[in-house]
Amino acid sequence: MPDTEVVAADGRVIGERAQRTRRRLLDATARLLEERGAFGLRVVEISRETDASPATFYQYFTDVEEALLALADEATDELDAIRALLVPSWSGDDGLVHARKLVEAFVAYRQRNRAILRLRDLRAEEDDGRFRAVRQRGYAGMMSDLMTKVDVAKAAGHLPMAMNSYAVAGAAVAMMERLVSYQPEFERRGVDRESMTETIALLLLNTVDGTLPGREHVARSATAP
Amino acid sequence: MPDTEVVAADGRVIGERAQRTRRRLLDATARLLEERGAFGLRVVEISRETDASPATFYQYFTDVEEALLALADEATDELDAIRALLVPSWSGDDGLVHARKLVEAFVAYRQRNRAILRLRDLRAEEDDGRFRAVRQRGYAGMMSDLMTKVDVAKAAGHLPMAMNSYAVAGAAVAMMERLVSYQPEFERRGVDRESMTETIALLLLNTVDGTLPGREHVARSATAP
DNA sequence: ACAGCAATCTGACGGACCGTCAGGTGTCGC
DNA sequence: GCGACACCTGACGGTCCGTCAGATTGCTGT
Repeated sequence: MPDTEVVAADGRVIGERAQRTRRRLLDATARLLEERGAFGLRVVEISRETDASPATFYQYFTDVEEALLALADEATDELDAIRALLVPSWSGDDGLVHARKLVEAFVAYRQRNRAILRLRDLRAEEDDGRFRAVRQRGYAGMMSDLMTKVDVAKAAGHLPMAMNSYAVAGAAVAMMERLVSYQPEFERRGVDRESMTETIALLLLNTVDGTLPGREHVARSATAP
Repeated sequence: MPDTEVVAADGRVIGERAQRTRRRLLDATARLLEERGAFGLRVVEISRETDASPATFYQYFTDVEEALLALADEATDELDAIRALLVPSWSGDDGLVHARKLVEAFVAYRQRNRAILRLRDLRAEEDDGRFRAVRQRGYAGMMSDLMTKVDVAKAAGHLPMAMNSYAVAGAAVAMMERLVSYQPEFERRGVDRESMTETIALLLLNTVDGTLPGREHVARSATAP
């Protein structure tokens, strides 16, 4: 994002002092979202936290949604670094090494931005076009890279042609996403972080590349009806 | 659930007329949740929709949360029927048939209850103990059945011993859950429902049972470091 | 140093919703 | 047709929302 000009709620381009204020408001919003949860977020409190009047908040955002949207957008930018991990091919011997790295990076990203991403996903699923667009922008790149891998695996006969590559890529992302949500539950059950990461990396490889290191035997392949 | 006695907000057991009112309030809550989204839910509106005073609402629920919790709980009860689909073994030739049935049933369930389940999951992830408990109750059975299948597959050498069964079961559920979320996006891309279901069924089988029907060749198995 | 001016901020207010309480209405047994 | 209990509601104080007219800040040129 080549620094787009920052604008106020009325569309006017804003100066340096105003940008700092806007920044403080966004930071406070993020902090309070994490602290109080999506339903406990109050613009009076955001203002108080920022030593500003509620009216100031509305100078930069038409409502809380818009501030949240801006935060979601910022979180989305971080994904480029993760996408880079998808560049190397996974079909070699060190496929698992690559998969593991991706899982670790993705989980860390998701963890770091959990509050805003949870909210973004809820709103996107409630069919709010703006949040859906942000999510879309974030995942489009990763999905397309994953699909390429799936297509390669299909061509190599590691995955059935009947599979829809987009659906497989979606499933791969889903596994990683949910790992983060379930993590507290896992930990409560005494499953350690590393073991989970390793398992998801194996599944990811199995899902996207169709290969699965470490089996005792190779499964007999059956035929679909 | 052997019909537990229905109680008002103050804990008093309530009669038949009151139960009908409570029911109407819950139905209106569910309808408005679907219609207006989680953040647009207002108890004034629930009351209006039910031809009741807001005060009546508070006779049965201490706040909206509690009504939502009751709805989440009801949705959870439906899962028993789905769990039944996990009884047959998937390791035979018709494993895919079973997997497909599960995916279809689960997706339909999730679709039917999308609004309340989305909310439940958000609140559970925000670490609200009550919602977490409801989600837990719903998934515990299915997770445990899936884990059993995974353990069988591990013993048969279809899946690596290094995998954590609980994490695999979680990933399986995640794939199915997310299929529902991504569905509109899939459809926008022209992927049809059936193809998605089939793909997820195949992935599910590959994930939980370690077998994958319809590959041209079987993957060479490598060894984990 | 300081007037003039645009950018930025705010106090104060009408309106919506929340959650409570005292008291009103329905309904059942007799 | 009347008590008694179950159920319901009008009305109110309190909090937050979102807006507007006017105050404050700090830059610009002289």
